[in-house]
Amino acid sequence: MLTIASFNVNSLRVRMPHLTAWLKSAAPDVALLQEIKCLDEELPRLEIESLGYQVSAVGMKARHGVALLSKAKHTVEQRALPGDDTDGEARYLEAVIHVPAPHDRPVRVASIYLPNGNPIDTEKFPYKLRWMERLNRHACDLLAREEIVVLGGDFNVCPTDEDVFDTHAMAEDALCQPETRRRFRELCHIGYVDALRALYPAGRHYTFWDYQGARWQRDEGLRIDHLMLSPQAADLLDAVGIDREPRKLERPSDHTPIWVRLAA
DNA sequence: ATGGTAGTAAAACTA
Repeated sequence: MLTIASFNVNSLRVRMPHLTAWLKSAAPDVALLQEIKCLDEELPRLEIESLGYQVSAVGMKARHGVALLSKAKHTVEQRALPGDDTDGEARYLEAVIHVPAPHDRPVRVASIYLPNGNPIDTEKFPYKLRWMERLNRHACDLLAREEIVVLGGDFNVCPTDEDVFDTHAMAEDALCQPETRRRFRELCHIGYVDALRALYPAGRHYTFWDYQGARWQRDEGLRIDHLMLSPQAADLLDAVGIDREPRKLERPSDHTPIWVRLAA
């Protein structure tokens, strides 16, 4: 069994107590983190390594930033999403996990922080759409390797209306636009499986609740954090879940972790 | 239509 989880921590340094507790209790084999909001050299490396994880990150000052933790050794393969050398935002980190026996087959993972894209009448929205097109192209290229691949992170996409607490309130939001959803579906159509919906085809399964307006208390959230599986990964899909525990703590992230368990 | 909260970082800007 191999557990791979994704967690938008909304500042790694602020969330270290929560991250530490979660790594100890949930103990994922691989953790994909987003919005670490710090430079690489500001990472609390020793603290994470002392919990038994190898850590790699693509950081930035103050904003964005992704990290990748694994109990087994990993090798970083990409520190940026291919397709636009002028894009300097820290949003993509891909690595191969050298999983030991009995699993044995290498597992490729990516930690993704997809652009938010709001407001939609600014340059931010076309940047989001272009980023999604680059992601789909790269994801398509990866399929040719026929590997176990898990693309996980904060996609900033509500795939359907069922993934939104209030469709009216979100009607003009970049996360719910038809153009956004079409590009997300394209990732599915080329062969990636939305792990949560593979095992829970219906129902509300939120991963994010806005800090504003007591959204958590009312359970008014969004499903925007996803784990997308290549066919070889989907073959092994054993369980998936959203761990609401970290969201209940004092001073939480506005997101909570999502995880998949792959059979050996 | 507005403002509601949190993080970064020092006044807005992002989410």
